[in-house]
Amino acid sequence: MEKVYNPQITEGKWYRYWEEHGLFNADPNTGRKPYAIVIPPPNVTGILTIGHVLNNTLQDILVRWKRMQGYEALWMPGTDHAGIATQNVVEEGLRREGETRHALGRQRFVERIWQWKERYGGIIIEQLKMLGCSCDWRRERFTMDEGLSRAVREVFVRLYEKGLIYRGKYIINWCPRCQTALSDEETVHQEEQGALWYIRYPIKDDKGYVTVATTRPETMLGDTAVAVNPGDKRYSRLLRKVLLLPILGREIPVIADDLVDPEFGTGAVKVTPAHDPNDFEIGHRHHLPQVIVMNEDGRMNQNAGPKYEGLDRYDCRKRLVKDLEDQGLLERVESHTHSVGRCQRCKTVLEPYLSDQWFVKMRPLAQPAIQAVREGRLKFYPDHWTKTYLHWLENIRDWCISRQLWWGHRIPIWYCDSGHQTVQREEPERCSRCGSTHLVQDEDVLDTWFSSWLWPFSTMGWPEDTPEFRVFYPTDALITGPDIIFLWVARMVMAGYEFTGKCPFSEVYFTSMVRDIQGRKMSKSLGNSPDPTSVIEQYGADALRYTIVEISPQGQDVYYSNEKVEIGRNFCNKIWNAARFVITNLSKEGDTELRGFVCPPSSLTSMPGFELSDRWILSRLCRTISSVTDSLERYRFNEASSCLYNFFWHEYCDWYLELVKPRLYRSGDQSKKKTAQCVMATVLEAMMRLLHPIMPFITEEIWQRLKGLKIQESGVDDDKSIMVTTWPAADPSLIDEDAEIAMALLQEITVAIRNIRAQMRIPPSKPVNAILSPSSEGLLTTIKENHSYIETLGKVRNLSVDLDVRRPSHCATAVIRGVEVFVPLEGLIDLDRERDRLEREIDRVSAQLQRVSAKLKDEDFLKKAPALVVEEQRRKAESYREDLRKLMKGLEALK
RNA sequence: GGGCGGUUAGCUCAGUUGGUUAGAGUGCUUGCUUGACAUGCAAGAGGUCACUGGUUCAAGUCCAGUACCGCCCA
Repeated sequence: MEKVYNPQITEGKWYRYWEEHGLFNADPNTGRKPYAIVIPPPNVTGILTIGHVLNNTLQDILVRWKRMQGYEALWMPGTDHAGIATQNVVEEGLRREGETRHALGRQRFVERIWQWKERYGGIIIEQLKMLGCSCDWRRERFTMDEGLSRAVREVFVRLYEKGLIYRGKYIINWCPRCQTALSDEETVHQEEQGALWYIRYPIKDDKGYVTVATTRPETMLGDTAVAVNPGDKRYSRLLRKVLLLPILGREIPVIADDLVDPEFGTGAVKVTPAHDPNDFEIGHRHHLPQVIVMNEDGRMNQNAGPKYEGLDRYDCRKRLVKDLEDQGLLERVESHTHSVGRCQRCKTVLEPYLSDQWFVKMRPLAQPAIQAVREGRLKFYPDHWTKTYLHWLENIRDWCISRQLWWGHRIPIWYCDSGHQTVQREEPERCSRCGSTHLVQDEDVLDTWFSSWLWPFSTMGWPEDTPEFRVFYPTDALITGPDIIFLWVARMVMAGYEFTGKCPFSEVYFTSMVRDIQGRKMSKSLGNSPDPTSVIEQYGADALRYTIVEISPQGQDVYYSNEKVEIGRNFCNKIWNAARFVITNLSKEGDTELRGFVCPPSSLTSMPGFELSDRWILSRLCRTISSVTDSLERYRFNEASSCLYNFFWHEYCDWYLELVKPRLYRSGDQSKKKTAQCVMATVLEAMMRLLHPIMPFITEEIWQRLKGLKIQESGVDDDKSIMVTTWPAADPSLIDEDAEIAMALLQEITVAIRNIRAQMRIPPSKPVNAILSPSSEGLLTTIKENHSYIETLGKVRNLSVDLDVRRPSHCATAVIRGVEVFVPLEGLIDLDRERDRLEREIDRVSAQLQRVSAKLKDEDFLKKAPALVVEEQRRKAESYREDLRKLMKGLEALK
């Protein structure tokens, strides 16, 4: 085995092996209990980000863990057609060729996108494989697949027939660059520095004017009224007066509406029903005309007047403001911060825009989704997302599902010459109303999320009643980011209940948001998104997986940097070297008859020479198994990873493997040596299985090397791969409190001696002697039986132990749980240094004693605290006093 | 404006129902070619648990308020 772990020669090899042996495949016919996760389908245009790494590592951990627990585990993979994003990418390609999609035509453009998808759409899938994801790739789905498209049409028609889909002219978020409508959830609002323009509207047949304030002056060209609050006395005399719209000279009324905030601006607001959602409402109430002054590309149209027609909205703004100024109608301009909506995709400032769109009535769908969470059928981890989820559903608004794009599911509605609508699952031949054969399909496509909200069941074959759907649906867990709780999660729950009558999953784990080391979101424009594939090449997938899990606390953001992956790389190397130590030690025997080092843990206890350190490490292993299993059940992934890390590094490697060495190298007793070898191999093998979900590659590599050493456990385990072994079970009979207490004592004494060595500057090459004086028979026995542990790890040549030994002259002193530790230092001792050390120690213990004594002097404490707690404090005070007395004696002896 | 989260060692974070000496990783200092590992080993220094008040015998932990940071919604 190499001295340094090399992930590059390990990872690809085992991934191919797993795939070739079909180990990722899930079969609905095995009769085993199913466990299913559907992947949040990455955009087909996407490349792997560190956020994907976190998200997919967690899913892989769950699936590999459940698979080892004996479940028929399915991880359903696939990609999303990502309407706008994909169309943008291909359009950009066309632009570079000097082409446009319009010149190409719809059909050929869509063909181009499909070609692009075939060529580049699989990148992220290959990257997920590099990461080690154990998806059942035979089942890979795409939201535009035939099957999923059928599900989309089925759902559209059902909703339409139920009266939940309607078409209408409403104000929607319009992106002038993408030239499509967007849902509320696809817009990003942020506070931005803008301006407030105060514009004078002259009163007809009167001298004065009314001043209104606006953040978008160009929309005034579409004004059809000015509104004031009905209670606003300043304006009561103006009601029912007529104003003259500047520039255009249109006559518009002054109206009263409660929606107007008298505090904002001048208390009088311009009303533009075709370009503002609030104004749209006011316009409806007062039957105002709706004047659209802009085209779909953000340029002004003929309604804006000849002077501005054809100008871009912002050029128009500049010209208009200047014209108003020239006419003395611009009162003033204030700087003003306000919330600006931008396109989630291209960041263009959105225009609230009046247009014909398709909507889904969401209120009826929301009820079951609310109930599911309220009644505990659906749980969120961390729990605090429940409130956000419920608040959104309780105030849900209708969903604008039409998009003016070419890439996506075409709306399954056809119009005849008479304007009748035919809604069908398959393309109709004639109009359902008048029988006309001249039919034209609606030009729009559906919102991409209209296919992804069906993902948990459309991927299983729904609306067909397939074995996959029957066995694996509803799925178990969903792992996703909290940023798509509305866009995706809540909608999937609604769709699940509406179309299958079931909640599509029972638990949702929301991952941490990944930020850079300065706390900024990862973004393309900032250029702060690391490329995970180069990290994998540098450090290995296991290192990256371990690191991202370890640094992601539940419910909080995670601050990622490539350097942090050293945590995982170092851990891999530690695992590798521990295994190297164990394996090279066992294979020295070379003889097949000595095989069978890896045993069922309970069978080890009766082996010859089974001793304290063995009892201890098996006890600690059992606790680790319980704790890790428990953490995974509660989705506390980082808790599981650090528990494994601590046990493996700081108990197994730091103490156990060190304690085993004398038995391996110096014991004349072959049977004792064999026992030690069995325990260290058994613990290592169990650890590989526990670590496997997090670090699949290195654990497979080591496990394959160990498997030949293994005693078969009644054919339970498959020998093919660690993937199909069983998840370790904690055997409670191996929990050994006494061994843990005894080991803790021996460890503390060892540390005390090492401390003295370091403080006294005694080089490791120089052995020392030590004398221990325990305060009880029990402690005496423990130390006597295991004195070699202290000798080995503390580099002590001669250790003598006895009750009430006489303090040697010239020695350093420590007190551990009542055990006095003397290290004679002959002429070596630096008295000043030792005095310093003792004085610091005395200060520390006195401070503790003082705190405890203060409590014990407190009448209230003695009266009100539980007897157990009081007793505990008394005991503590006693032992501090005792320690202090001994330390003082040590100090005296130096004077 | 409403809601949610955060503030613990230089940095990044644990700290479960209030009760041992508030932990870890990393960084820092010191010493080590220790018969697996310098991607390592050993030892050490480093904390007014954001602030104010309250409940309690007892508060990092519970309650209220303040400040700052972040996210979501309107």
